[in-house]
Amino acid sequence: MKSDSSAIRQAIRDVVARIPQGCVCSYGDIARLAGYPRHARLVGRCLDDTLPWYRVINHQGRISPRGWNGNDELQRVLLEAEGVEFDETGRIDCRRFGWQNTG
DNA sequence: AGATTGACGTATA
DNA sequence: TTATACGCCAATC
Repeated sequence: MKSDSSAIRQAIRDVVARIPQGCVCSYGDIARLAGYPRHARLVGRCLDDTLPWYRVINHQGRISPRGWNGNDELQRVLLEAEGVEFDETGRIDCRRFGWQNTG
């Protein structure tokens, strides 16, 4: 096993790709599930079009601005298409749509 | 090789 | 809810 940071990105991508449909997950949770806590920021960097990046949100249940303008709106549309609902303030109920939640 | 800055976040006040 | 502090990575000088 290589101790290279590439392994971290690889693990992150693997976790993000495993997020079930209709669910969302925060950067910190993904990093933790990948086995690398505290690497939340690295998760956001590693998101690609090959991954369900739109299922990834911040810990506040909100959509974070990406490098490309318009993604914020696109993310909401994609999530709504999967059954995820947004609050009036644009927040998602982690207890209903959060991944691996206890209810 | 070493130090500094920037970043798609999280936690706390 | 907003603002501040913190920690980790990657790129740059």
